[in-house]
Amino acid sequence: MARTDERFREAYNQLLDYCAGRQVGDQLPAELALAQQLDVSRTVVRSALERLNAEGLISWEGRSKTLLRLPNETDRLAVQSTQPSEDELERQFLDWVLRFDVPPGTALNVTELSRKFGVQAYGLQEFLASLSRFGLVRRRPRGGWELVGFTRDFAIELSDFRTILELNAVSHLVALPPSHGIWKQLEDLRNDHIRLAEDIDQRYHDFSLLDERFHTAIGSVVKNRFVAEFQKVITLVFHYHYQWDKKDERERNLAAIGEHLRIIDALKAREEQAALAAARDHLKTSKQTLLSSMRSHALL
Amino acid sequence: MARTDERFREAYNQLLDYCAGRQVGDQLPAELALAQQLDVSRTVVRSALERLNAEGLISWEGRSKTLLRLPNETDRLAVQSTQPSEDELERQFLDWVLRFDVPPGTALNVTELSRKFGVQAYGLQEFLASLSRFGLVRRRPRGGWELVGFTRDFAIELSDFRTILELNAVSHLVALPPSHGIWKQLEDLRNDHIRLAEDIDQRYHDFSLLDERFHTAIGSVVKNRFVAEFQKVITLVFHYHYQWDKKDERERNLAAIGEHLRIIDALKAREEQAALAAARDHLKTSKQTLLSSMRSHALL
DNA sequence: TCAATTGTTTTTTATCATTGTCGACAAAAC
DNA sequence: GTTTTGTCGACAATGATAAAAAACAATTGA
Repeated sequence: MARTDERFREAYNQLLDYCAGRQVGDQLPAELALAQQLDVSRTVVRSALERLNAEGLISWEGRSKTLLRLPNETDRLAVQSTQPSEDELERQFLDWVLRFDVPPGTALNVTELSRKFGVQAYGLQEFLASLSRFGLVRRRPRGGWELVGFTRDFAIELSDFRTILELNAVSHLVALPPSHGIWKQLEDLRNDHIRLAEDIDQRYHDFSLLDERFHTAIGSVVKNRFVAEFQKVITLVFHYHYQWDKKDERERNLAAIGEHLRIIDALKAREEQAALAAARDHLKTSKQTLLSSMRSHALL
Repeated sequence: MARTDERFREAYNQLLDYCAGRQVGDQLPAELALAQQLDVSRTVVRSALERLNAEGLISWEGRSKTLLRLPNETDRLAVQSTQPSEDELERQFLDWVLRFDVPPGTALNVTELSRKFGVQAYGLQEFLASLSRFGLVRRRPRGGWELVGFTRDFAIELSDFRTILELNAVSHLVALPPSHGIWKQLEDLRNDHIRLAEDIDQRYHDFSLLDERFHTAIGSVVKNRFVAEFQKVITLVFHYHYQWDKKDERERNLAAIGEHLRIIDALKAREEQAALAAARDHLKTSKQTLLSSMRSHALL
């Protein structure tokens, strides 16, 4: 067969709704008007009208489209669920790779993955192609795909790249006027960090989420599509690894809270060099954490 | 139909070459050995052997594969030209967009483009999907692709991103030991710049290429897959725009040579802050040039 | 007997014909 | 003359299908 008639089905159902609000004997609007209203082409509208005519809901001849009877529930067509979005697919895929520690070099089975993630094979191909730009995945010489994955080199380069982006964000941030919303955010983050530090024995797990909020807030001041695209991936990778590396979690998180506070204070004091130094130190720690979490995983 | 039998045809021809080096009556190696030698699966080898058998070149029964006669030119199978590589496609596509000033928002016709670039529609889809990560292209709500293209915002954000990457590269560079190959490259570049400046009236066109060499050399010291991926696109965009903006070309290029020399000298003196400042200035000029070249194009 | 090789089947991928959808133009109706 | 409808060509998403790879079973020869 060919492409799905989902578009037709949805348009048809919407037409039913429209008819339900009219009275028997009423005339329906012109094809073009209906098409614009339903946000589909005239071709689809005409198919739907034909169906309505065949079902005896309307009598359609030339320009006269007379409503013969009101629609009921049984007239509706079933529409299959829509596909997950691109972002949803990305989240699912990275989640799968990181959660199951899929080893580098694994052959990716398009058919199997598309089933797992509930998308068309076609859409998955497209997604893999887009991921290949990040070097996370690559085409095999003789067809098919292969996970390059989180090798040590990948982690190092990702960390370095993250550092480049974040130091740039810090430089931007200190130059922002006091009226900018970021200062309020930083104040809130500062308080949340302090509160978490006080209750670290009970809530040290909560740091992962706070860490994500912190870095996202800093990154948000740079309005750049390229930066934003990368930050999505970087955030996910670091977030997951933070969650899984259970070794010394409490101490590690407490130390990181201190590092965050040092950055925040330097930022609030508008001391660029101090903030950069603090951020550099923190990112260095973060890189080490990522690398050591990979090592411990590799031993399992 | 299904996938092409190009793989089979190439394997078959290679087998002919192999046979040409034997003598009539010789035995051919095992299927697996041949498969490894030809870098294909056993399935393909078996198909090729079957064909050789049918053509009377060998007699094949079980493990005995006896060469009956030497192959001649008419035995060879025709193979259609191979597809352009991913990089080649990228170059062609950006070339097309920039050269013809394809306006932002243009609908991209997969069929037409695949004809134009001599690739399968399938491969083009994949390529467009990968480009979508750079925000250069995006999926239309109801199917199909659309060129987001070189809007003013895109150019600004690309320039900013380039600045981030290049300043980082400069910082890296000054820390490199004297034994690193980059210093020789910089010396050569310096000489080429001076020579071009002396002969600027005759050869001001040559600057575009020199500019590309200069920035590529600086970027090359950062070994990072993410940086490298972006630099490919950035280089192309700036290179093309340099070539086309003919307004004040001679003066602009002469000024840029001066800026380059300032950067090189600061680098060679290992003065990080001076080099960063010089690079910042140059990238600022470069950004303005890109923006103004877009403006003048828009008026055509 | 067992390792190497071949025969067979299963799985997966790349391509193409098919069909749904769109947009445009011409014809008809008001 | 404007609006509306009929018709047609073009393109994109899909499933069917052939090619290729991989896995498995059977066979051969030392």
